[in-house]
Amino acid sequence: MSVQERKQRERAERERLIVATARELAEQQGWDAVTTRRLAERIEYSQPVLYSHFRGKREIIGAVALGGAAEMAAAVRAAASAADGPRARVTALARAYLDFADRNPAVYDAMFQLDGGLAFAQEDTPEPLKDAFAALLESLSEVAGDGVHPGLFTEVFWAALHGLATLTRSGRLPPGDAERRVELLVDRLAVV
Amino acid sequence: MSVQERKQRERAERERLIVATARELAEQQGWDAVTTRRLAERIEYSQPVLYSHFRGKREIIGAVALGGAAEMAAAVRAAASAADGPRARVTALARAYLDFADRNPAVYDAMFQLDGGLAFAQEDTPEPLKDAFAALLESLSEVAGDGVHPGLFTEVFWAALHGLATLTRSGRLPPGDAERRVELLVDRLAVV
DNA sequence: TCGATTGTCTAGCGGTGCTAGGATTCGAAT
DNA sequence: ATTCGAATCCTAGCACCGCTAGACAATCGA
Repeated sequence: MSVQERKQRERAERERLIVATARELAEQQGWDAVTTRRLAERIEYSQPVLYSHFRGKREIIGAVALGGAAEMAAAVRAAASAADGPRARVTALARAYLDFADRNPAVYDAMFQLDGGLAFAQEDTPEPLKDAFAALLESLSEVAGDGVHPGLFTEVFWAALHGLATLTRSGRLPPGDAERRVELLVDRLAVV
Repeated sequence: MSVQERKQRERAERERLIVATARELAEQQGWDAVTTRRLAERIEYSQPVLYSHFRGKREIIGAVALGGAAEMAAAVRAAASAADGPRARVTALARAYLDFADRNPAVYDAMFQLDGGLAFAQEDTPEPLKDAFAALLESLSEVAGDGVHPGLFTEVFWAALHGLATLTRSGRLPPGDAERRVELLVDRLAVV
């Protein structure tokens, strides 16, 4: 059985390689540059190999998104746990979120802009996505305010962050006042 | 000269037809279905004709976006002017914005999700875009609060609306509680 | 050693945005 | 009325896309 196990390991390793390469290529040249041909060339296999791991390009995007969600959850939790007090935690969380989006635009797109074929806000939502939301919820429920459902508050806060992240990156908001916008957002939304 | 004038009129009319057809097709079947071939077929001309009006598909998206911006500005102003008091105006504005995004998803995408080659938040930003932002600013500056720059406040409020609009439509936020989210957002952001 | 299974590749399908270059139409000047 | 020149439009094609059928080679179990 050891031979089969080795093959399985190698297969899993190759799958990781595909996802990592897709992510790398997307961050370097944008998702438009991530074509099945280029991706196949980079991993030094032919195109059909991609389809033996994923149903199509969409699923590859989805795989990148899941990895990114785990990473973002960790980043948000790390930032929050390093801050003292609910208010400081929320500010740190907001900065960490926007920082992640800024540093990993392609991954962020895979998670929240592109179609990766993933289910959101449902029972069959993949665990990393649920957990990323949970990471936001943990710090945000502290400042939701009395009588306000923490989940609902988190959704609104998240939506605001998402709007800031996407509009800023696409040049639709001037890049300069990012920090002031974060402060205003936290000031108003968070109930001390 | 009348012949030339007629030709110019016909050309302008055909350009409107292209933009209207692109918008229609995008709303019916999504922007992916708006290919130069299909678009050319619908307007009953060959593909190269499109390129005598626009540099490429991107510019067509941009043209749709400009028309949409004018429409959205009007919708927002109409809703705001029908409400009494600053607080009610902002609620009406938020509902009108989200309603527009919901009813015209393809146009909304052309404006805020896709690349239409338009300049945002700069001097050379097209007038309809500036005016759409101005329409938000008019009602929102009433509730920005003392010492808060109205433009900055509008940016934050707009970003929140944009996040709600896009995350809801892509299924990343549960569709049910949309109204409650709007109320929470207005409650917290607007200074009565 | 042989047959079957697994793995991988070449080649190709129908589609995309975009364009070169030829054909046609049509106004204007003789 | 005829001819010339310019403007207009279309056919055909380029390089690329996501995806897949089917041929081929390598590997495994008997």
